[in-house]
Amino acid sequence: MSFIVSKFKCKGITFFSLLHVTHYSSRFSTAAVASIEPKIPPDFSSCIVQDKDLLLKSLNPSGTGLHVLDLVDERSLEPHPTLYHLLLKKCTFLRKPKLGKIVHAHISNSLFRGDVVILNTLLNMYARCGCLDDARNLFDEMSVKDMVTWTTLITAYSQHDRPLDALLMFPQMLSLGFFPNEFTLSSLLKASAALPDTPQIYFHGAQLHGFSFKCGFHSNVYVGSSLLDMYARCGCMDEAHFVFDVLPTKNEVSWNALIAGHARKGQLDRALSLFLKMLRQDFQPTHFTFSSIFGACASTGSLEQGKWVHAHVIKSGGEIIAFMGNTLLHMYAKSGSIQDAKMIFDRLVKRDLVSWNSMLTAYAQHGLGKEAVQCFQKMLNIGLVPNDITFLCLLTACSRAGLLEEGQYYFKSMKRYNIEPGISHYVTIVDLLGRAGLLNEALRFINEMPIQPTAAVWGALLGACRMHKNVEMGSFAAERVFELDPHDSGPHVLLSNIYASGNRWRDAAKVRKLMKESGVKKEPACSWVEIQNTVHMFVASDDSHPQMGAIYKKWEEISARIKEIGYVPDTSHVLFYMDEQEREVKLQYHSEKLALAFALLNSPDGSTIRIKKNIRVCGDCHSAFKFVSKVVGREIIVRDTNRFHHFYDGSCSCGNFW
DNA sequence: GTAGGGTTAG
Repeated sequence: MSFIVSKFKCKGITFFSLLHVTHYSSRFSTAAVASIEPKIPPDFSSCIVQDKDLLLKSLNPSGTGLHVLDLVDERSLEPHPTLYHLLLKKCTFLRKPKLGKIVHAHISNSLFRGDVVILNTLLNMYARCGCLDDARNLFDEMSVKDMVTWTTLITAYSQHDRPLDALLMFPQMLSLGFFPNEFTLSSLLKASAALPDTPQIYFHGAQLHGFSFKCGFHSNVYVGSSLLDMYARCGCMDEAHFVFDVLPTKNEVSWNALIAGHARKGQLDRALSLFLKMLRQDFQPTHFTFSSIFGACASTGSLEQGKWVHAHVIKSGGEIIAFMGNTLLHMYAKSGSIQDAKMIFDRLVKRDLVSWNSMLTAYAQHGLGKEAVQCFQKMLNIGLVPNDITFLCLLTACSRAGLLEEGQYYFKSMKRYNIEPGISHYVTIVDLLGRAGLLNEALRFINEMPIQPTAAVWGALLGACRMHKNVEMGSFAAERVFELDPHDSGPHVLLSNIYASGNRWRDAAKVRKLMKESGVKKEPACSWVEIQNTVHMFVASDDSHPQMGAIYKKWEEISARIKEIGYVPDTSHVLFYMDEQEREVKLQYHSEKLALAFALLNSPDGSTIRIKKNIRVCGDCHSAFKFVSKVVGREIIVRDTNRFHHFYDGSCSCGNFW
């Protein structure tokens, strides 16, 4: 009997051959194979190699090697199971489940139709190719299963965003007498960590922790890393550290999971100190490590720290691949350096859709609508297909830059790409129309929407009413927001501002009363500025800073200078009723003004001042900052929750759209 | 034959 593919060992090395003839094992050679089966073409006979891929390649240099099955059928040969394994591996690697189905059909007609190891490999092929229905059907059909069968399907669900399906299999497998191993537990833990909310993660995760501990799996590096990741995703960093500390063997994945946990919580300092500790213990940071840290720098707007970590990437000589590069680009954009973001984009080794979307977002955040439109066109020209996020970024960019016609055009063009606009797209269009002052059109647009408008949709209209001082429509929009989301402080403040700007103080007081009654608390506004690696934070009317006397004095001096060139305080931005003079005093001590005065006192002349704020910059501060940039001849960059404002020589990059 | 960590919007 000849086998078409086989595996054999010679002098301790594993070889793969087309033929295996038992009595020839001691004098095996290429020539010998050919002489036993002379009808086999010469390129087949020379296929004694160490590398499985090379073997399949030589069977069919340009394809998968699948045609060897035709040969098997033609000659009525009995394939060795290694052939099936190799072919299935190849289909998995190439992500070609259709070819895998051909192998499946062949297996079903062979002696191995009930072989659990081969069927597990087949199951894994379907799972890795994302054919979960095929995998499930095969699983259900398998009369003999083992623990690997169960683990393979659990992993399939866990890796394809079906955590509940994965977790549900665990009690079933136990009740049928299959005992899990470390592979099963790490997949189950990954599934629990992907559940939609923290209590659910903790509920399932902690039980799996107990199970792992009882079986001694918790000291396995895979199980340990999944465990600490699970705790980190619940925000339980103490538990995550505990799991990490007791893990006997750590690797870069365990480190990365811990660093990512802190990074997600915005704890940049802790993420960075772990990064340094990791380096000191001779673990090599990976793209995962850098990606997490850049993400944390982006969310905290920490440009200096981000640059420092970027220098590490450069020093380590690694290429800037898309995954890490996208986060790096995002970090530069969100920390206020659009030039650096563009530079990273240009230098990316391979750009994917996320890279383009991130660049569009960068332009949107900086109010560069025309650049975003050009970027989108370039993306289409190279043949990339946009997705829903692409349009969201593009529409946001149009809205922020006041590109009304372009925004409407691109919104309509979404259907051409088979993308159904989601609620976020509708919000952006309401924003676009509203900012442009087309309040009636915005309202009509909302009424004609095919999906139910949410609080965000009405909130966008409310914001536009604030901008264009439309009290009636503003209060109508606010009512709708309060019905849908009664606990958000933002709309309450907006409505109160709308009333205040129309001098309707009684109505403003009513809003305040409503806030009090429904327990809605306004987030305290704060601004922060970094001077010489120290972050200084300010809240309105703050007097806790040691330099406060000098700061107040500085602002009074600046305030007098900007009034000389035309600044008029806009007191409608004060929430409460008080007389005009009191309101002006209140305005003077908004946190961003204190931060600016502090920065002017403590940074070199001519240097750029970067201020961050936890809520949107107030209209009066926005106006004042324009004048300040002219008077002191410096660039001031303010990052608020929405976007960046680059103040320079008396104007702002946002063109008063924000 | 089966396993863990990272990206864009809001």
